[in-house]
Amino acid sequence: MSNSKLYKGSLNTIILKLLQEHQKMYGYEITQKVKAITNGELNITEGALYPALHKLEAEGLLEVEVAKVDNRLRKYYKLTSTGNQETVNKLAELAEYIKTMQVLVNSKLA
Amino acid sequence: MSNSKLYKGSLNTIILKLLQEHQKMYGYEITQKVKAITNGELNITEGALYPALHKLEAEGLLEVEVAKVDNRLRKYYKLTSTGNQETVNKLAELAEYIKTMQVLVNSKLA
DNA sequence: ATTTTATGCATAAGAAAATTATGTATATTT
DNA sequence: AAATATACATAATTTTCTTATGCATAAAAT
Repeated sequence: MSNSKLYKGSLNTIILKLLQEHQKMYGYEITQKVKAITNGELNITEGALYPALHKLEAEGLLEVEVAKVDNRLRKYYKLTSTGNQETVNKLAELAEYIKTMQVLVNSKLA
Repeated sequence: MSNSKLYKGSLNTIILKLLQEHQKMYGYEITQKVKAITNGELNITEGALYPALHKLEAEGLLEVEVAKVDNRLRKYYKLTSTGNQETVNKLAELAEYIKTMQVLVNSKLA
């Protein structure tokens, strides 16, 4: 059950970044990809993921395309052009936040 | 009003780390210290800070000592031994989380 | 001299963003 | 036949903030 808690606010950035690299992905695929990349350390729960995807879509950052594979439903999401721009912003924000936290947490200068 | 939003979950770690380095601090001092270290980028709001301090105290991670300076109240907080251990844990967690996020966000390996 | 800003605490209401717990359905593996 | 994996979804709850107040004293500014 090694699930290092998600710092609230970072999920959207994760989703956007993955879509930036993979063009289109569906929800379940995102959970599996995150698990794989982080060696099982980070597990995106469905209760967090699906509402987040719906919200990003409602905001116009993602667009959806439904497909049926093996008689099962899949909803592929991809970035809109607005979503692409917002991804750049979010990544910059995260990078800055990480830098800030590292200063706070590493320095004896504090 | 340049307050890059706090990623939820990181405030406790910030508090604990500052107390690890300064032995004892009072609330207002913490807000000023964070502002100074981050060049004004991160502003801890009182509505977040005071409840967080109270909770950490209730959990036994901090202990409080009241003082009166210039006729004004100050509540100095310091780490308990439990709090000291928890600080180590929280810092390790944060470092790990930052590493994970960097992998997710930087890599083309994804 | 009075108003504003800084210092110092606190709490309540509301919002955001998770977790946890369900629910449905099909496909594959044991 | 039962359990696990795939694939979606939502509701209830919890955590953790922001925003808005409130009180009080000291220092600085108009």
